Amino acid sequence: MFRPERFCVYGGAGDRFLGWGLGVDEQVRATANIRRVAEAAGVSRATVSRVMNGHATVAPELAERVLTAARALDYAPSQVARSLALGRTATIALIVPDLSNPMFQDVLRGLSLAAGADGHRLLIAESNEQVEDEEVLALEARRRCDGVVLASPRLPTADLERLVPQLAPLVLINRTLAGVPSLSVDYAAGIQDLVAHLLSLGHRRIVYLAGPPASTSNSERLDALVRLSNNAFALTQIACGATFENGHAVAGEVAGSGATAVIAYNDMVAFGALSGLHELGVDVPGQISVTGFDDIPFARFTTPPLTTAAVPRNTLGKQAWHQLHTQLTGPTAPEAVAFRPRLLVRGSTGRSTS
Amino acid sequence: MFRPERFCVYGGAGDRFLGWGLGVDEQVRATANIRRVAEAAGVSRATVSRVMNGHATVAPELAERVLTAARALDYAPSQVARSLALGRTATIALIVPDLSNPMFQDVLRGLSLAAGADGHRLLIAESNEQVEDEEVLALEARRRCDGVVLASPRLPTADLERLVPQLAPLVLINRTLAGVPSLSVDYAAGIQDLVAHLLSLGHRRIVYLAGPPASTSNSERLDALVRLSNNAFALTQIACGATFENGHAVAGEVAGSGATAVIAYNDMVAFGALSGLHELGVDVPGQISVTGFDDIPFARFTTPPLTTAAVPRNTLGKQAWHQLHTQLTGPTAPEAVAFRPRLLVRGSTGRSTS
DNA sequence: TCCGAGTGAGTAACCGGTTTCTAGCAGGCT
DNA sequence: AGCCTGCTAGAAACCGGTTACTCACTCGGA
Repeated sequence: MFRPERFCVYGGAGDRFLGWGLGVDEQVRATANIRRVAEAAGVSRATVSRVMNGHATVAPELAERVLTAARALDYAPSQVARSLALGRTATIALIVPDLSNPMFQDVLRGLSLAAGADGHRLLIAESNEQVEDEEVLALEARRRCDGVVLASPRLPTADLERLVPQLAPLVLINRTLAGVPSLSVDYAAGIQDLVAHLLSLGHRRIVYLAGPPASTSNSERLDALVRLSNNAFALTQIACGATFENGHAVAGEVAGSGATAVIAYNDMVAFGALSGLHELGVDVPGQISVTGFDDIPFARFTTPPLTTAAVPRNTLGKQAWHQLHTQLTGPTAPEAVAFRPRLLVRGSTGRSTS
Repeated sequence: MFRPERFCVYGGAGDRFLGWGLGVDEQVRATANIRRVAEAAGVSRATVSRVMNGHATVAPELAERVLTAARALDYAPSQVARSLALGRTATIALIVPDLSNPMFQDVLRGLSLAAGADGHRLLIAESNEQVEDEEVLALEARRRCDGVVLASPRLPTADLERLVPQLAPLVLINRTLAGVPSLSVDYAAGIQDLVAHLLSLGHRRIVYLAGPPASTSNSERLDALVRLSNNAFALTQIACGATFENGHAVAGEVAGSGATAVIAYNDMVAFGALSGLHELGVDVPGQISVTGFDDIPFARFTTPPLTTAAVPRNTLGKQAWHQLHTQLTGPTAPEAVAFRPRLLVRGSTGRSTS
């Protein structure tokens, strides 16, 4: 434990935190504001503001005096006050149900990078899967921001529609609504590519390892499969889940199903299934082919490497900023963009032998 | 592409975005402020403020009138204006070099959850490994926040020290500085546990797969190994890196080194080494033992499952909020907390046979 | 020399809240 | 009746910036 060489200093209106310090001189420094700088430089606050914002209408000699005073006082304009006066915060919010989901981590990263490059800050709000909190969370966040990127798969459409005018400018992730810009992953197209790949390898009996029943991304995948199965192949389904353990647990059932190919809800499940099948002595892809979905970083490293549909997650975040940015800049026609996953054929799929 | 049923509406001072709408009535709604509510309810702005903040000194009948007016106008107080008036934003910033690092993802998640539970928002700033930008980024962020959690392994100590008073309240991650609260992972202790485990299994020739030379977490691990090796075991070192591929590439060198145990810089490297050794027909742990570091989610699922030192990453974020929160609440003595990783013995280590 | 245009900097009105101070009024006590 | 107390709600002063407006001054041209 450290001895407190410094201590926290509170004071002024509202008893706000002024910093750690050793005396009053540091207090003065911590509270430097535009008025103090103006006094120190012997000019008006307007002039200080103009200098700080680089307006060229200030005489060089005056500007120099202001900058000197600002440096001496360690002055930096309050972003909060600026935001209030300007009516914009140069901040956007990302609202996600769950930060541990790699999908949202990548959206976050792409968004952070793209928005940061354009000088915007990113506020992040996690609803922790509590749908009932999502609405108030989003409104809360919006009130300190210029716009919102919302990933809210479970919020009822009626609630969302009511929310839209209060959240705009708004970009939706993985969900569409008339009149609102959105970015989605076309899971159906990804499934279609996987199925086409398996059919081309001669597979006619496919088993789907279903994800969480409540999740829309599961039902989208399942719906696509059901639509495609029409006479082209036999489709069976095993209730599974979203984790390695879920996939591992159903390996026996998969082996006994008579299917020659497995489409797993996602890569984790596929990975679990691979592991389970390996333990049962079932050869992949010799006896059975396995596909995942998502292309998580580890999909390349399973044995055998996993054939999967790669979701362009970074692109999603980057595009989200792009759409939001154009909205912030001027009126635009809302656009719904869908990204087609990319089929990655690796070692876990092979020609059907039965 | 959607037809633009709605369009963007701009107007008012500063030409700020007012929302998508169909007409002027929506504009009024979007710009509802405390004055409008006060007028609608026939009271002063002060009274509206008191009602919105739940101050009990307003007559129930008046409060009801205010709330009705607020609802009718879809009024919600501007958080920016509140922040300015109150001198606090109920927001904290997390500054990290790289969001794709799982370590920081988990810190982010823990911090987001803990701060959110206490009604605080989280602003996230990523320096993208540009040390020179980090300082201005941090100051920028701090100006719209009440406090900062800073993970900045590469920023020179002198710069950091100069920054501290301007960033306070501040919590440092994985780095200590006299007088500043900090949270670190005790990598040396983790290495010590791994070494003790390997020694107890009879290993006396250990090879270290080194991480990126510039990284402090690599040098901390290496230093600890060198300190411990003193006569107790023979230590060799192979320059490697931080990725699966790096580990995979040095498998041959490992096999030829004569060492009976491998301590990899991290789990990814260990995983790559496992994969490479498997391809070379080297049995793990029969012929050689392998350990990782971090306990990434996949460490449980490698073949064999990876013995590693688990870094308590979620705890780090949660504790960071705890330390920041106490600083925001009142003066505190800064404290430097170190977390000892937890040794997880799995299948990749076994008794030395040579 | 006089006038108009152009320019630089200050004044003051915002942005949208919070809060201190105070006035007004009701009620209780002597 | 008169005075003191307590409570409610409004007036006004903040928080820390930005900017429209204005005014004084300079310079160029007639």
